[in-house]
Amino acid sequence: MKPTIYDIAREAGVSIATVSKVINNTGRIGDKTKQKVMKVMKELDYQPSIVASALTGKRTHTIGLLIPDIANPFFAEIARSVEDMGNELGFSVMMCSTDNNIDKESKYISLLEQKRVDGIIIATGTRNTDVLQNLLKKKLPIALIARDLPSLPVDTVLVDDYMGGYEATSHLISLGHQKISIIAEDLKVMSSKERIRGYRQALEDHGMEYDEEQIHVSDFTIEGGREVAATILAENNPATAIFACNDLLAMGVIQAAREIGVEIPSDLSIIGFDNTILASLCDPPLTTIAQPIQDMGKQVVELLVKEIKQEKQSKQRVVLMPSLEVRNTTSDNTKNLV
Amino acid sequence: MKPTIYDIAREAGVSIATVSKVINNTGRIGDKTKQKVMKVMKELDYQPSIVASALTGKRTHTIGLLIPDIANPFFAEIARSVEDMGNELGFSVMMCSTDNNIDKESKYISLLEQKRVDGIIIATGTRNTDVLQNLLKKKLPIALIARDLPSLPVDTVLVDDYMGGYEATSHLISLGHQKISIIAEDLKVMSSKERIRGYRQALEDHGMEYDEEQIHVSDFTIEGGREVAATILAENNPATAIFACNDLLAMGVIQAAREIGVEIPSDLSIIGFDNTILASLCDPPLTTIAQPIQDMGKQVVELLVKEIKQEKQSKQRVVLMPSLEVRNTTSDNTKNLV
DNA sequence: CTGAAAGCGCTAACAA
DNA sequence: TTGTTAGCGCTTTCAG
Repeated sequence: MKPTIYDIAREAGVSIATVSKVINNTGRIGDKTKQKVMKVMKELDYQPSIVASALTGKRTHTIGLLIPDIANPFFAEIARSVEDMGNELGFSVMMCSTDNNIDKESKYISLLEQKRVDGIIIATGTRNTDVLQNLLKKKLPIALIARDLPSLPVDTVLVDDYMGGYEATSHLISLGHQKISIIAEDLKVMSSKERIRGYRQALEDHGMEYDEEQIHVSDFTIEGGREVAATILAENNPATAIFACNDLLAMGVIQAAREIGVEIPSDLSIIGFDNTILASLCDPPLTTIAQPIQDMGKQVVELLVKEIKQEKQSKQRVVLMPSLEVRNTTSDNTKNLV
Repeated sequence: MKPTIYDIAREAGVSIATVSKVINNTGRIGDKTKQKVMKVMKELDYQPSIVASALTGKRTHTIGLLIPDIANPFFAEIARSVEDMGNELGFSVMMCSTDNNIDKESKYISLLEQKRVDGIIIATGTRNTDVLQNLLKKKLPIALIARDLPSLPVDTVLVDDYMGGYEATSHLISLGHQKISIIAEDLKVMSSKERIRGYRQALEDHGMEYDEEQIHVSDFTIEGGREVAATILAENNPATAIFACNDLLAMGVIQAAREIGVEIPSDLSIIGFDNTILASLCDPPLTTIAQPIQDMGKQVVELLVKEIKQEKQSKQRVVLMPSLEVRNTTSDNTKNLV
């Protein structure tokens, strides 16, 4: 079996308390004893059990990461940055793909609690405030990323979605588009609302009319974007530009356009949101609103860990700025250049 | 604080042994007591500590997943299927991106051991046999996915890389290509060797000459593919087709070609490997060799869990068949149609 | 500077 | 059917 602290103590001729002290570098131990203990630990290839130490009240050094889908490039990239920063600060991360399904979400959370994770980072977009409220009551440290719940006192890191929506729309307007559709992810979700609000504001700031009809709802899949785009393009006097609220949706829009022979960007301009790796690789390369994913991941972990270590007293909200990344899916609306 | 088994016992007026029994559904307990205990558990929102139970010798119900990079779509897709199957069988998964770095790899493994995970799934491609050998000695269940180490007695799930290399090359040959370059990931790695072997065999089976010069080595990044492709295309009499050993490399090849104005597929045919989401989205859509990722993930987890539950006596190797997915980066080598 | 001993929350004989 | 008790491996007073 795996050697325990007792094995080390015996071999080194000391007590387990002493071994524990050298492991954790606590208390004061003579240099010789210390050396000896360390030597024995090497020899026996001793690995202290984190589960045992967690039982005594110490941390598990594990955090949970709740995301809709790790296979979605946006979240995979977030996961990577979370993992890196977590690792740097001494925390492992458990991945939980919820598909934005409320049941999966609560099951995963419950599981994470049973495993006594030190904290949870949440990026799923369900409107399931209760579960979170509950977590908060239990004092389980949580932090939100790329998701906003203004009603809750939680550490949050996100991009200014309003700004992003505004920029995306302004870009399209500056290109001469008069009829701009938007495909949102979920009207209930804050980030969606904000992007739409930005869209609307941009329209109004340019003296254009905001038309509810142009607001379409889908999800966060390529297929979803394809379907909605198909109906948009099938309209009588279709929009000349579409603002897809995430890159995956935009991919779907591109596909839909291609299927019915609509040229991009000459017949239709498309702008996405996120700037995942897909945006630079797709055909044609997608103009999109970039989120500083690396930075976001880094910052949530820092916030969460401070919370875990109780080095903070107040919750925090950090809002990062998105930026327009122009590629080849947007261009002048030549149709109107009579 | 969180309620413990003692709190439940007290509230329900029974012993902790009884509570433990109802939790685990073991032994025989009266229906009334059972109901009462369950009721109290609900009321106090009791969540048994998996860490405490793990300490008594039970499993942690957690497995580690070692991959090069979760942000790489191929591995993200693998991770998703592993997570799903794991979840189904009652295991959480801890993600570990190693960047194929030997140090990170051993650090992560050591960490996983300290956290007492029940098993580890390995998809990283380092030639670090020692660490694995060590794991094996310690009887820690491990399983390999998309990676082959024929010298070790380990459960393994992979695609027939030889076959894949053969098919990719045959496809190119059937299109009339006479000079086909191959960009491999790492000559030391088994899967790379096999793909090259398949490439060579296809060449020879069609009476073509195998030329060492056409073997190029890179890594698993777009940038890597771009660089190597650039040098290939800069040659005097460059290849008319490139077999990139993974989709990311292929993306790089596409970029390199575009940069110097080489048309795809008319001037240059490209075939990838993996069939990640990128292949269908890139420009132009990539012809590639598809790996049955879902199935692979599902099967490794099943193997690993059987190993963990000690329901197997012998190690197993399951080899799945890859399949050619023709898209738009390959076409007749018109140059030779004098 | 070092060790004895009391837990941490739960499981698993073994009794009753 | 239910309860007593001895651990699991480690941390942490508190003595020595």
